[in-house]
Amino acid sequence: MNQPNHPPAIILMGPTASGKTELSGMLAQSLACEVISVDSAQIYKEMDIGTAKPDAAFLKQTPHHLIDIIEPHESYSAAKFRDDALTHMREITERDKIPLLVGGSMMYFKSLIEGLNDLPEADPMTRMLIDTMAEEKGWPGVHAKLMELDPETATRLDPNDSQRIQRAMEIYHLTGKPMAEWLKKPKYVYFPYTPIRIAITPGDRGVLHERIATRFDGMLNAGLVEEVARLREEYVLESTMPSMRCVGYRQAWQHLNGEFDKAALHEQGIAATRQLAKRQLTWLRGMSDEGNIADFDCLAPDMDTRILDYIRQELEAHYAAEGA
RNA sequence: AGGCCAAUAGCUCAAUUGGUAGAGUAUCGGUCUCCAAAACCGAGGGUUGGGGGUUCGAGACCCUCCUGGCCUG
Repeated sequence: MNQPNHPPAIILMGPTASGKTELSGMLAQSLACEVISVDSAQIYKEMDIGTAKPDAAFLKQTPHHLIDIIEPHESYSAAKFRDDALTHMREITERDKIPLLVGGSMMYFKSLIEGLNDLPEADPMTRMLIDTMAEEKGWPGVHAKLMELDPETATRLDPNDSQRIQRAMEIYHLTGKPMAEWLKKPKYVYFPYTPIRIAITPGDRGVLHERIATRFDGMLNAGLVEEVARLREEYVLESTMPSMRCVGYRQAWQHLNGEFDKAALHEQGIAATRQLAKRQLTWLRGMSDEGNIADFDCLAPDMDTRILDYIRQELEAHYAAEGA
């Protein structure tokens, strides 16, 4: 994976509100690269305010791939992201540019770099059947059923882990073989790039929390609730769709339904964002422990220049090794 | 000023006839193979507003003070 003959790719990861967008703009202007967004929310068209999507002017100056690629009623997946990202990376490299992958969807980064086993893709009909089963016997009941079909997977899952139980059931129904079997086959890893991995994390969590609060209030002022109201008119949406379960959108939805008053919307939206940041930081800590990631404090005033210097240095080393 | 009511975890509230305090949520930590801004798991946290009293024992009963709310002036 790190052979010098593989072209470089810059991997920039950070939690929400850490300043990734501004940084990516600066890097794109300073280096010969093109940005690929690694963000499971910014993929949706017309979901702009709550996803903190870069505005039109910014996108014109610094084009991003994989933003606005599907509509709010559609669904996406880690596997689709992996395919799409690899396609763009190849094209960018062919243009003699460096792919710059920026975002906070850590599962996407992981599946891109480490690959996924060959498993069937999500099937809406099958999921509907499993949902019906769950309504009848509850998820612990479905878990019990999975214990018969795929004991190995069931054992490692909590009886309430609806999503993973459903996935394991889905794989069994679709292929007649337990998920555990499939996972034993060698994983298809294809990532012909030399990754330069960078994490930006806050040295002080409290400061990030303040930023999150300020930013969420800004979203409310910018018309987040109105944006969601508009989406509900334009599309046939359900609160269970991935798009409407995004941070901020879920709470705005509940507010529109009268479940949250203004104060609750404010409070719940901020809390949900903080929880998101916490989970993202948990991912980054785990990835850091595996090594090979340069960590920078996103609160440091000179973060931008230090990261730019670091990347230039890494690129130089990369090309030097290639020439040798 | 007088009367009434409330006061318990950061927040909202529980706790049979007095038997030394629990839940939701938040916070923190973690898991993560096709929904991942998802889904799930775990942990810490309260000298029960202060002081005094009754009692073997008080969040609970009595006195007093503080604070907040309501009513009357």
